[in-house]
Amino acid sequence: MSAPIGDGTVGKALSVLDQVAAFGRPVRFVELIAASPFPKATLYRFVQTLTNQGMLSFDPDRGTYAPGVRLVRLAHAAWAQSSLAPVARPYLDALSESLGETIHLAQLDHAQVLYVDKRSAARPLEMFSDAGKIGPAYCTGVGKTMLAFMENDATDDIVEQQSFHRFTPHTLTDAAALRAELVEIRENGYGFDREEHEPGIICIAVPILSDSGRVLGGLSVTSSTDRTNLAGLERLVPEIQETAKQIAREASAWRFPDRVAST
Amino acid sequence: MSAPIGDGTVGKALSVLDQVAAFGRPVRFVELIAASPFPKATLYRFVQTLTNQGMLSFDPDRGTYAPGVRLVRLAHAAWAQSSLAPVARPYLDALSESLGETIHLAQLDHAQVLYVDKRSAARPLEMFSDAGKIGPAYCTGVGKTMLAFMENDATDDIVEQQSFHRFTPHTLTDAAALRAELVEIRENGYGFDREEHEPGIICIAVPILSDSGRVLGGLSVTSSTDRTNLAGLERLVPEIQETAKQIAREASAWRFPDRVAST
DNA sequence: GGGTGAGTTCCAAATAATGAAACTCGATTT
DNA sequence: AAATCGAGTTTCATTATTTGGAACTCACCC
Repeated sequence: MSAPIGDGTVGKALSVLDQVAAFGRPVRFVELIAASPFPKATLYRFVQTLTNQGMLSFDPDRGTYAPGVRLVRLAHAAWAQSSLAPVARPYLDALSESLGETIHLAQLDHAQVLYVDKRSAARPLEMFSDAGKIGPAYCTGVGKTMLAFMENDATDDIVEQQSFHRFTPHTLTDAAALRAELVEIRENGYGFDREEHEPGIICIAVPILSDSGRVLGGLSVTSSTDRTNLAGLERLVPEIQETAKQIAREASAWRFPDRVAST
Repeated sequence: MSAPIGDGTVGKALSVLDQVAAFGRPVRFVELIAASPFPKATLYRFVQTLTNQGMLSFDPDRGTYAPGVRLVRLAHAAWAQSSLAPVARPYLDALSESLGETIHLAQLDHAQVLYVDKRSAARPLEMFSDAGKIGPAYCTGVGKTMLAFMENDATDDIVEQQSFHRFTPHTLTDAAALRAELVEIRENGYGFDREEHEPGIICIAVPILSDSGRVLGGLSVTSSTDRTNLAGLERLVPEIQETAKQIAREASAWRFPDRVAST
């Protein structure tokens, strides 16, 4: 009921794709085999297949594999259709303008937080180098807030998959502490990151919920202890929640012209 | 030797992923089945598997599928590692600054041109909405130029896959015309788009080649007939070629710290 | 309340995946 | 120059997975 790889041949092949992506650099076949549960011939065939398919790219000069450009094309479609980013863009711009702080738009990918868009106070955003980044769910504002508003079964699944690595003295390091905080977040309607991931960095996050109450994503405003404190961030809640509501409303309308305006 | 789907179960599953992406909007199961070579039960299982894997996302409110957010995460890795974009960024910035024209950085994905980065004279670039876009190979400057510098076998394969749809009166509409132009481009070292894709839009493109002569990508400068002409673009060739060389050199060095600076 | 069609499950037959072992080939070592 | 080594590649009998026609569920409409 929670197979680590599973889903037959396709799932196995995709796990190889993840493995290559996780290396963060072009990787040789030997390096993959060393960290792979698959026997040599099997892994070899997976890698061949994925390369044929353009999901991996092979550098013949070096004999290395890296995630392939076909993924970029597919991600373009994913980003445009499945993420909140295109719909949320104008609202993020407005919120960023108004607050002058860094804001993140995130969604859940498995048990991890995936950032799909960002507005940085300082520099303009950097394409794929920002979107597509992942973070832990248990020690980020958006992560905890999205978890808090999911169905209990789904939450439990994800909570169990967290690593609870201690990043700072404030990191929550066990499931019980996390669960307790999730209850609190659900009651308040918003969650904090109290320097749990990085010292000096605090954030406040609200969920983006569909009409039916499903978690579509999360929206957060990040700042530092130099510049403000939790109470200061809390004062921004109404404005952030309003933005989240607008995004949710737009997303419901936009995702489906249902009947395209006619007849 | 050029299986349209092939590669066993994994290839079939990925073709379904492409199909969903191609719709450009969330899609119902019935719509997929209507355009699918697979029988209902088979397609159903593929879609289930891909959804489990996060490669597709299912909207339970609407009963629709769309490309999933896992792709965004994978694409982040692909873009960072496999594309020229991160390496090329500063050079594109400089070239854009110097020329004040729109420039594109592209690579080949199957038989199509995939844009991995862009600098627009006018507005700042828009994340995934620019990167990840695709275009036809036979009627764009970068497309033809990349083709011209590939190995003959590979070129032939790709030429055969072109649709040769006529976009403008200047579009090359058959393989023979394209092949003739490829020869010319290879001799000159650069290629034009002579309003072949869009009326009034012209461009000049150079290849980005590895030490061993492999085509890594293409770099183009686009303008309009209002502002300049082919001869005007041609005058930019030295500067563009210099940028392409710098990107190639950097890519060779960067892709592999070979032995990481130590020992 | 019967009909329709989207979505889902079943299961025997057909097919594809598996992986130990053997092989190739270039680069070291003896 | 021969032997060794190790990365990468292929083989093939065995095994497990995929396949898809058909039957089923369920909600909705007439």
